[in-house]
Amino acid sequence: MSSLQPVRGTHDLLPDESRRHRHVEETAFSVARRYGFGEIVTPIFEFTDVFSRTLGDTSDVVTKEMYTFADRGGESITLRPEGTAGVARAFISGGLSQNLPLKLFYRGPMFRYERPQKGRLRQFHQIGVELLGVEGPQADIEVIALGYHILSALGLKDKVQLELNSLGDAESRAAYRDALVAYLSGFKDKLSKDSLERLERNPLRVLDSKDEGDRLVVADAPVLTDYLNDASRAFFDTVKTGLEAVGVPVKLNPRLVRGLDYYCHTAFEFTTTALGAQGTVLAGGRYDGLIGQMGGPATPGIGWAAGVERLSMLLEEVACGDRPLAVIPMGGDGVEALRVAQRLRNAGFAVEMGYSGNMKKRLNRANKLGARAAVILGDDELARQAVAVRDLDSGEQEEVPLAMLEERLARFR
RNA sequence: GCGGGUGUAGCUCAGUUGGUUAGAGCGCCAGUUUGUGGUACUGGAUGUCGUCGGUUCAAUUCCGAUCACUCGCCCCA
Repeated sequence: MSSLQPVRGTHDLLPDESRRHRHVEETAFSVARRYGFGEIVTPIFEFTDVFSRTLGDTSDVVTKEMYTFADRGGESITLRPEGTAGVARAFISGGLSQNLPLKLFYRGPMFRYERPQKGRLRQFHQIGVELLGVEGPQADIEVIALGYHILSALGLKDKVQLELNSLGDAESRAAYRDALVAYLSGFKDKLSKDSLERLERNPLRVLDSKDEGDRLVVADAPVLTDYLNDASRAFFDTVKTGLEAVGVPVKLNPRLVRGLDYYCHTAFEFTTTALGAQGTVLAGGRYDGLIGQMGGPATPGIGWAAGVERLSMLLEEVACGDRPLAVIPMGGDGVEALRVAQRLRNAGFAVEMGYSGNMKKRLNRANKLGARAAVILGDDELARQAVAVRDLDSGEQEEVPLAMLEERLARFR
């Protein structure tokens, strides 16, 4: 490798891959618009506090994965590791509480100092949505349905599975946490080293441990949904029946938890088995306490984020859009070819030029570019105020008067 | 952060039990066809064998370190 390699965990999106990313983002946004979402663009960096105060101090994202630095004014700045905190900050600083409910879509790069793996980069891209200001479970249903709709529009419906759980409200979760800790403490000799640590810092995380021994212990552990109080249970029931009503297949997973501290009630993940260890493709939940905790007016919220790289890897071939026309000048100084190319571009065609070489090379290039037809400007034809138009799929060629160019080429659009 | 695997041409990979000119397929370039592509045939170019260091008469090959990728853990989308 040369020393001109990109920084570890980053890479260039060449046109091919870039097109796939764009397809994911644009499909997502066009579906989101149908649900009433508008796009918000927040800065890529924020004051470090924005993340450290909201994501929770038990999360690795905050404790060891942030790109944090002091800027020239001595402020502690962090490259955003996720999107929700920045949107919440914008909500507060922009006084958006006047406009509730608010539906926001975002996309863009995120940064985490992690060990790179397939589908896990240090600079990666997410799309996400946040629905702010709706207390009822209709919001949860609509937001999850939107996620499912986007995955369907991307052709991934059969490759993913929605897993759903409820973390309940603060009271329910505290009751459950106590019961879980009490239960797990009886098995300290059987738990893995990782899980013993989780038992101290973030006991719910023991539930989704991959360790065999942990799983045996967890199999008989108390179940979160048994500890929901009446209000939390009713909320969860509505979410379930609502998802059924809008046709989103659900698999309940009582061991599904969330990594970041601000979540409550609904937690969900669309997962796939096609990406190895990075199986989560779109995930989120409800975060009623977040905005109040950040110093804004108490405002409920729910949202999700999805990894664009992961979605892109699941996609089949993405068609590359309109096939161009190739304008091929033969002889002369090529000015006439530029004139023709410009006319066709003004008429809405994508036009490629055959820059150099003989006819064979130029046609070859046209072919590689996937051109639909070639417009050949030969001296003979030009003398008759005409060009040769070759259909590159059928091989048929005809002479077309210059005056009728746009009209006769319309069928290649 | 922890443990395993890999690194040879633009791409996918073979190979060298340490020895002089390092290979294939695909791609690329050229020709067969000087105004006609895709197919076919013929020919051609291309490598600091990831990097640095060690052992050796000799290292792409063995050893060490390092960087990157990759698989699992951790974490998470």
